[in-house]
Amino acid sequence: MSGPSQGRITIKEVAEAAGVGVATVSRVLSGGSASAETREKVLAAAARLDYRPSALGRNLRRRRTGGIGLLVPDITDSFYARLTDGVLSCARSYGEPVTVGVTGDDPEREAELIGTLIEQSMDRVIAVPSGDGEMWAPALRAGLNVVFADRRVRTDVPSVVPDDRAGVLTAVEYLAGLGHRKIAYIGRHAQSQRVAAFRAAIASLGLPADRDLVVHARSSRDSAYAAAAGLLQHRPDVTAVIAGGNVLGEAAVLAARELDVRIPRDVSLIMFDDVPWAELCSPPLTVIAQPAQDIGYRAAELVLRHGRRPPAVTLPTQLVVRASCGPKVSSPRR
Amino acid sequence: MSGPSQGRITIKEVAEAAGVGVATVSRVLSGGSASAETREKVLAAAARLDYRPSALGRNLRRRRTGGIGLLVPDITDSFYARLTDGVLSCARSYGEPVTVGVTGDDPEREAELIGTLIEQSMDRVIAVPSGDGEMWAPALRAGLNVVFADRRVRTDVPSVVPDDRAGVLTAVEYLAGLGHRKIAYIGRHAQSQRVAAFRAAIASLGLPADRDLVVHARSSRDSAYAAAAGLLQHRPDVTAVIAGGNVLGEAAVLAARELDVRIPRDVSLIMFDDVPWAELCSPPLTVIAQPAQDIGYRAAELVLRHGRRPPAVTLPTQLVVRASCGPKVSSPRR
DNA sequence: GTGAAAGCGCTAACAG
DNA sequence: CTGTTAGCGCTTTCAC
Repeated sequence: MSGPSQGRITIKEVAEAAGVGVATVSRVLSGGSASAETREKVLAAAARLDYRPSALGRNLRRRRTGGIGLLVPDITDSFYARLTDGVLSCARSYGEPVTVGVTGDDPEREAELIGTLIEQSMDRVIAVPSGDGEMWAPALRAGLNVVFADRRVRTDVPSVVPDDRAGVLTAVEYLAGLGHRKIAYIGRHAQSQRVAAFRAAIASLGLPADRDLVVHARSSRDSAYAAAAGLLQHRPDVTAVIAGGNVLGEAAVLAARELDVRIPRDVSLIMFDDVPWAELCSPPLTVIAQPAQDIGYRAAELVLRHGRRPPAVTLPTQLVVRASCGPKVSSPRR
Repeated sequence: MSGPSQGRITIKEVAEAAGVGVATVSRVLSGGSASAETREKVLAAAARLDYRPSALGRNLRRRRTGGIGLLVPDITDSFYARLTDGVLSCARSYGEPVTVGVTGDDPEREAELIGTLIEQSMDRVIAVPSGDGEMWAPALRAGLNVVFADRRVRTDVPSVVPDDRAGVLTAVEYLAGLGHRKIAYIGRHAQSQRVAAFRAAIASLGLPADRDLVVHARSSRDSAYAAAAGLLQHRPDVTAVIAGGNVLGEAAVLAARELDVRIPRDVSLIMFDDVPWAELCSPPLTVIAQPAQDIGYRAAELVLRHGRRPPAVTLPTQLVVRASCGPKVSSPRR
């Protein structure tokens, strides 16, 4: 016929084909009011032409891009992959596309990604913040709808986090119950709440609290390994360690093997985050399971439902006992 | 001051502030020609106002969304997470946002996601195709720029894949060298090339080729476990198995333990895809390492550089020997 | 070299 | 209930 055979088909062409105005087509397609007859005609025309409304036009008009932005430190880390899966799963049920960015836990890179997001006029974002979240201030002021996941670093941003306090306390209590007193914590630098929770737990049980008992690592496998190896080498007196994440746990197992430190005979190990391989590991790892997927899902719900936004939702963790912890032996290692 | 203090600042306001026309601002900002003096003024104004060009306006005008769409079966699977990381890494250097979707290896869900992508006018996509890729035909016809990753299911789509033939052959030869003859393969249903490669390798070495020696699983942990357990139970004569992916490998180890089948004494195991925990596993797993990250990176390069698009790039795999394979013992298991 | 003007496809007023 | 119209912010002819 006459319409441009080239390019994608637009609302105008549907309107012509249906013999109505473009506004009517728009209305019908977005569930507005229209007579049954008109609705019929429009729907038929749209179907016949295989019309797909362009998100471009709509977004420009509405001055915002639909969809949600997601910023995680490392998509390769099982925890964040599962968190991402939760976000995607929720977003899918709303038909919202998700744009993913990797920050590498680097505030600078994070700021850059935020820039990209606002350039896209993406007004809803879920992020695992890298630092203290100060670079979010401008975006927040600009009305960006953001929800933090996994880490709560600003009280003015709704956050979905695991119950670190309870998780850490459970781990420490379990270890203390086994007779351990010198308990160390290896964590990511960013995870300050968890460290605080650890110190609190240690204190509440009257255990020794050297500063050296918490060691920090950046979120790379190498850094994790270095931290674990350093701890194991320099502190033969610690008999139990808590690894603040699956990458840290993996590093701890590797370092222990390399240094010929036996788990759990020489040192007991509890890892934050349950992963499929924890059971396959030798020995199977006792872990504090975290609901990574749920965290993502809930965060997505929060960011999608603009309505009531509670300041923070905390999801429970769970101790899964396997075989990487044992009673403290009386003689120090080596 | 007259400009609307509300909302984001537009090119028009920059033009006013710089005392030039909007076209000039646009030209300067996209590197077009302009006098040094004008350029100066525009840049100054833009900086002063902290102007960020809206991707919305640009995209509508250009009738295409920048950025790239990425469709993977399961972001939770380490292999696809690493592939995704590769894509993100490459895209970042181009400043292109990446929209990720999870297909669950379900062609229907995949088609749905393709729909979402074209609705967004996203014209570049990387996908790990679920089925035979037939649902891509319309999108392809519509001029969508797509490249396949990990699986080559259509010859009319550029693809970046691991060298399955060589990888499988290496694994089979290694196992055969250890004396194994009844070698089984557990793979995803979709991975037809790998199965073909397996049969070819078996044939070329003159090994038995029962149909039951290749068993399929859907890409879920449960399905993988069922497949592995079934194989181990019903075929006590097989002495070696090749798992077509890390999820399958994990399932095989679990199933073997459950059924009290010892690795490598009772059966040898080679897993496709090297993952951090392969070394931590008991026993450490011998694997065919795949360059997941590279696959993603190269695919992104391909889709970003519209130019010369080779029909397929094949990336090498590598046998990493650890401790999950042993010589065949003369007596059959049990 | 620069500005004015015409839209990209869509939705939201506003009339009819 | 429905059509006409005015842009959303940007790029791109096309004159000057």
